[in-house]
Amino acid sequence: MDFKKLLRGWYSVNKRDLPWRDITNPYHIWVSEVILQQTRVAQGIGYYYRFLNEFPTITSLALAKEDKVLKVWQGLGYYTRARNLQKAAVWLMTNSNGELPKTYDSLLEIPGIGPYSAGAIASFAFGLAVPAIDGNVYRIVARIFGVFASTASATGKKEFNDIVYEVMDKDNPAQFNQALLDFGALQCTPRKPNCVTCPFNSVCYAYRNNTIESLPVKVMKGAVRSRFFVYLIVKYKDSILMSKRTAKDIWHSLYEFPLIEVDDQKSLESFQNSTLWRKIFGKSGVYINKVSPVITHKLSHQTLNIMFVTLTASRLSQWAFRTYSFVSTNNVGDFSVPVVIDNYLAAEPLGEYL
DNA sequence: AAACCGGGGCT
DNA sequence: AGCCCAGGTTT
Repeated sequence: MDFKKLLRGWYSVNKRDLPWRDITNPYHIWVSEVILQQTRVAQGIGYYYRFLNEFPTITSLALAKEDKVLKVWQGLGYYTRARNLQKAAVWLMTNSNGELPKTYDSLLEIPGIGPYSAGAIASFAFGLAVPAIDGNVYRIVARIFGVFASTASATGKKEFNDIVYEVMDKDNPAQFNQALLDFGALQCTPRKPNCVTCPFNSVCYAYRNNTIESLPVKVMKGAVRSRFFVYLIVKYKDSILMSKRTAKDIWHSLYEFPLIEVDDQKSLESFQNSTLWRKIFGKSGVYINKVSPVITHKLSHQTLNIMFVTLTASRLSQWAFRTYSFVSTNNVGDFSVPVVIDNYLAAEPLGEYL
């Protein structure tokens, strides 16, 4: 089987037209690859244009405030990606002449660039003959070549890498790697792959052995943790209280409202007995305007059950003044917030009770 | 090696 | 209700 020739033939007919396709600007390719980490192409396209419009060069990204980068990233998830991009841009200015380095190994040292992205940038931008192995490639190789090794193990990774390097088109690694991505996304899909029209169906191990559904071998995922949040939308004069998340937890560096986390669903109702409530309001009274129903917000590894409590306070503790930012209701939109907060604010505008 | 980190679309 | 997406980093 001439793998690269069959793939090239498929690609000549089925190639996707994407904004980051057939470009060589290393910065643009870098941004696209980071955006697309664990992110669907359809979701990433808008962010790609918006990000490069806001930060057209590595220099502009290096000079940007992290909060501004996170605001542009809002809604895309995995926010460490945005912080790493900005951090890396700053690093490149002083250590690499403001440019991405041009070898696979040096790309790997940049925060936010791992084995896949280093291979993608090295091949797409610099034409280096290195594999760029993502979920698509694992799936394609596992099925066609009958590889049952786990993609999570070190030996499995090496096995896949060796096969891809062996079959890849060293004369056009950029086209070869991009063709694999399109082939995985369009033809050899996770479920219901289009084997009938596949150019590899006569040689594909999984097709011939009826193991399409069991390849690649997937690892069992652990139980999803449930958490219970009460967000206090505290109105004080013309402001509301917000703070930046700094703990080693979800949504690091994003902004939020005063948060009471409780142990279970029924404890959501007793937010007025919490320590945080007393620390903010002391013994002074507050007027509760609205208590939202419990909103379920699913992350890949946690299920959040969130209740929003909108209230008006005439007095706050000194601790509250020290701890929170007082944000004019007109400026709340300038802060990067989790999607679940953005959605709630869109549905329940802040001006209503002011 | 396994856990952690978001959000959305598809089935 | 799962699965998985142009994965990387931390534990």
